[in-house]
Amino acid sequence: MLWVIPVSTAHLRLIRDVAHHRSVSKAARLNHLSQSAASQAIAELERELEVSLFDRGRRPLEITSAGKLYLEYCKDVLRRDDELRASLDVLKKQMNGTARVAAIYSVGLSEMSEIEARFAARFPQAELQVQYLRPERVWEAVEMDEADLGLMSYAESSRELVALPWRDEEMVVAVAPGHALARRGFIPAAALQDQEFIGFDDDLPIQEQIDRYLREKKVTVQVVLRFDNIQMIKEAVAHGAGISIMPARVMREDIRQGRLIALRLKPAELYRPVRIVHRRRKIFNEVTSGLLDLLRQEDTRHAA
Amino acid sequence: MLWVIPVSTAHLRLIRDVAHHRSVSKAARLNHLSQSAASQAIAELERELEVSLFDRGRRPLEITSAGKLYLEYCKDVLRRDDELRASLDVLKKQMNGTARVAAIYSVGLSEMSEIEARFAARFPQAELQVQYLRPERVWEAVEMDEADLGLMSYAESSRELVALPWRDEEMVVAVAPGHALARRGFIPAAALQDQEFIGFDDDLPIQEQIDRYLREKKVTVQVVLRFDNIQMIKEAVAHGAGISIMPARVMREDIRQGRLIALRLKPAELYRPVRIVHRRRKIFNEVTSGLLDLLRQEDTRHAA
DNA sequence: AGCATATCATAAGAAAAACCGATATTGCAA
DNA sequence: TTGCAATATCGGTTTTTCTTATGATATGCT
Repeated sequence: MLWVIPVSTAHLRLIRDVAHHRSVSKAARLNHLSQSAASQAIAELERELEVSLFDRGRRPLEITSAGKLYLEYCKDVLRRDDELRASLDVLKKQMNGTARVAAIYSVGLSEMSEIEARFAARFPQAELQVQYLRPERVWEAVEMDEADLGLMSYAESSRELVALPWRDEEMVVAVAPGHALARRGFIPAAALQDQEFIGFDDDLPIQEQIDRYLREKKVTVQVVLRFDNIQMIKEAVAHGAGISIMPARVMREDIRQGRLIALRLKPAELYRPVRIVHRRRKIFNEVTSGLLDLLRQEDTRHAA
Repeated sequence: MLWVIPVSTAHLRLIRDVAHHRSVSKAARLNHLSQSAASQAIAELERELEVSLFDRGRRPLEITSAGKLYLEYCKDVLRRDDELRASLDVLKKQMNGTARVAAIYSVGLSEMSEIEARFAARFPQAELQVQYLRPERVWEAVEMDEADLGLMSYAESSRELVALPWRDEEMVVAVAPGHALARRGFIPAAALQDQEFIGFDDDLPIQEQIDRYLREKKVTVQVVLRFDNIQMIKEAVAHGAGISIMPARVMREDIRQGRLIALRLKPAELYRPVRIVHRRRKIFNEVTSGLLDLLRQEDTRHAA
């Protein structure tokens, strides 16, 4: 049993044209149909609606009052259809031509602009959308499909997301220019013994890693302050509140400007893993998979 | 080559339900379809639109941003569809249950209320819409299908309209109660010789008929005033401006109230033909053809 | 009025599509 | 990993839609 009338936009266009040109055959031609098919379609529609839309008993045919109502319906739906197609086109263009990346702050603007430059060279037409977020928001953004790729440290694959290796950033000791250790380029872990130390919040993976390292080296430090982000730690170190350990990369600008000094740990064994994160089984568009290639080929493990 | 996607409201309902329940199989059940058919329909739609509406690669499935756009489209169109159906239902009820009549003023309210009473007795559920118009507007209303039946005098069939006989109303001489002729019940045409006469406009059929009659009887009258409608003529006669000739029927109330007196012409040969007019090949609803029967069976030719 | 012409309706068969049942594949959770 | 439930796919059938050919009808012209 058929409950709904299978009226398609093709039908709507046909009816609209019939009403406009007051002719079935002309409307049929305009819609690439035989006159017969058009006639049948209209008759069928009228049968199903149980009203006559046109008075075909005179020529040129006349539209009935029911036909007028239906005509308005046709126009409204076709207008809405055009709207839909327009917005889908916009969306498609975006979806095919842009890659959306969410990155933690400490990946850094300067890092990103390098990547953006190479991306732009490879995909001149494409757009790269980057948003900087707190780590948990990066994860969320990828999970919610608000971003195609996420760049974040200490990420682990989960049921929802895959974490691919990207960089292992060497961690160094950050000191203020006036600090006692400031003149030495390399130091052993032991040199940190009893230093006033500015750490990350206890529950952050980076702090867990630092704690594990110091424990292994049997070094204890005096934690004087804790923050949940690198920016604050850098500021505190620069103000001489103590020393810290952080990825060398995030200090580059501060070193150049003389605000901070980096001391490399003698056997270099401490690295912050930064990973590329994406949804499992996600089908990337061309641009995004291109970007992914780009990122993975510069996979500079154990790089400064 | 297929240019338009044959999407029906059935499809729209399906998509809407899939989005709402986040399940193809549930939506399929709700729409009395097999899971297979639903799956194919969605896949086909996505193929044609060149976007994916749902991410079926996870469970429960997720709606994409294109899917959200499409969902809004579905809801809008389905809402518009409901609207259409509602207004068509109202229209159908009206069309099946009402007869629309356009009548000239001089058919008279009292005449019409008689007819209405008999109509109401025969079709208790039905509605009778009567509008009183000037003669040319009655013709127009029927021609434009604004009225199903027209009641007007001196109508002739044309290419567009058919005129059926209805009544031949006896024409009488109208005089004011104080007039010299007022005491006589019957008069010959000759009695009108040189009387001050109030006529219709020259180009009206009724006046042509009166002129022809007087010419035949070799009677001349002094036309002192002309109007294009009976109401004004009655008023002028009542005020003693002169006598006139008009259908007896339209004077009934004025006679009862003593405003006018009717003198029958001795050989009664002057009749105003009132006709029922309708569009050629018009298909009447039950109520209207019932009304037509009613009118034609009381076809009182040569009646007062 | 009757004929000519353009238009619409109808019939029958062909083409296209939508649909179903069965089965393979896949995502997810235990 | 295995099992379960949901989705995709395949092959074949049914239903719908379309086309061509032909019949009916309205209108205009002679």
